[in-house]
Amino acid sequence: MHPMLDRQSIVQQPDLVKAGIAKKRLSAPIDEIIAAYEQWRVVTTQLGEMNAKRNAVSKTIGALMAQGKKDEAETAKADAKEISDAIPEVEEKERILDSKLRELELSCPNMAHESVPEGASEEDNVVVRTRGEKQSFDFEPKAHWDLATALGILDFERAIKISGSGYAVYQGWGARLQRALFNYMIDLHTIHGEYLEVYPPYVVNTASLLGTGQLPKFEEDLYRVDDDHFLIPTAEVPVTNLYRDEILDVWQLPIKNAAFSGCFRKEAGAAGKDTRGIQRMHQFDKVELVKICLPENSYDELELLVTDAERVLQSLGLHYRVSLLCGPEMSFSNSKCFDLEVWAPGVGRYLEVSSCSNFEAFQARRANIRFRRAQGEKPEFAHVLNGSGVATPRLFIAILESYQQADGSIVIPEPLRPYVGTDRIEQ
RNA sequence: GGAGAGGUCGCAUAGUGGUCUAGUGCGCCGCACUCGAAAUGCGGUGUGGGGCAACUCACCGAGGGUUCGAAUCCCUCCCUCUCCGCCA
Repeated sequence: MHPMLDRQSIVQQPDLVKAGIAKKRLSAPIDEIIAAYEQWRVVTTQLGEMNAKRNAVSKTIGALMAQGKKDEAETAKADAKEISDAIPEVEEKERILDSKLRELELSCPNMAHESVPEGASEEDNVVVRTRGEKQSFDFEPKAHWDLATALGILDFERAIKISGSGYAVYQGWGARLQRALFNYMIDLHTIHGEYLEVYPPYVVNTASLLGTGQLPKFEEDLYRVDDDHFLIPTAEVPVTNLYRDEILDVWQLPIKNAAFSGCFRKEAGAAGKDTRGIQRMHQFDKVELVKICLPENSYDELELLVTDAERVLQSLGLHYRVSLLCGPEMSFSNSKCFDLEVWAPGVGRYLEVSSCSNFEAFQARRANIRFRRAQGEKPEFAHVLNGSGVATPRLFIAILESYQQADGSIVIPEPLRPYVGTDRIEQ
């Protein structure tokens, strides 16, 4: 396991690190880390010296035995035992300091990049561009829950019966539209784009969740399956962790993966707000894009990632905006993040359908994802990025509400028609 | 789920308590030989930590234990393979 932020940076430029974290209005135990590291270094050096001494004496015992010098061997044994007996105590000290240091480091959020705007709340996010036009209606546009119920394509009541709130049953053309969206998006990214399609497991172990930063801090958001297994909250977890503990060849970079998967989130604390219909679900599906790249390219790759996600919305003729999040709106693990929000005329709001983030080396350190520039060179941590391309329930909402007609039918956007198999969903 | 076999430095293998701080082959890098290449020979070739450095420590699936000393012995767990059972 490696430091989550570079130890050298923390020790040498603690103020810079603190400032980067403070921009997110988060705090980190930087001074404690420095102190713990200092202590740990002393003890680890001491332990190394003791081990060296023991190894040396033990080696002479072997030699003495071979020469038949039994008495001398016995004397040496006594010496060695004395040293060996003293080791566990120091070992224990080292172990405690090491786990303390690791705990402190794991609790440390990533720093915000210098290009991230200062701010306090959502209000301070910067809209970098807006694309497409808000649809104009010569009637009052309905919300998706009304549209979908009337069309019989979503069944909320029976979803509650079989599972509870926060789940939906898609049926008929609704199920088909949803399935069409996955296929459409995956094709867009893999056939027309340069991503490799990946279909990951929905259950991952704790090591994977530590790797991408969901654990140890955010366990309350996750569904636990057993001691060591959780349902994935996003395909980001399994897909990023594909490369955990690997040293990649430089020619493999950038790695670009596109993964369809179900996602499972407890959404603890989010109940009640903006949850009507299928805006916020415990189970939803999305296509996730993950990139592993060279550190010097990661911010260019981030821009491209945003563009790749935007292509979904653009090609479907939807109105959306791209926002650069200010510090406090960013998540624990990322350095810079753009949100894509699609306009939903029925609910009258922009809905977040993608967060495209650069994690720099934060996830790579946790998950130990490295690359080598050339043979014989030291491995370096890669930069890791991800973003949805795009999340379905909200995309589904946007399509229903944007393409609704006065009679309650839904016109399917042109590029989606071959996938859905109709140009209109009606009663 | 049951029985058996096994997890060793990129790959393949050796190693069953003390020249193993892991041998050998292949691969890879360098050098030599060559007009050039092949072949051959010689040398090198893991990761992480501490130290200005020389150097040193840890790591043989993971974690414990026995011992002066563990890849090697013991315990627990994980994983792989073969066979059986079950089953999309």
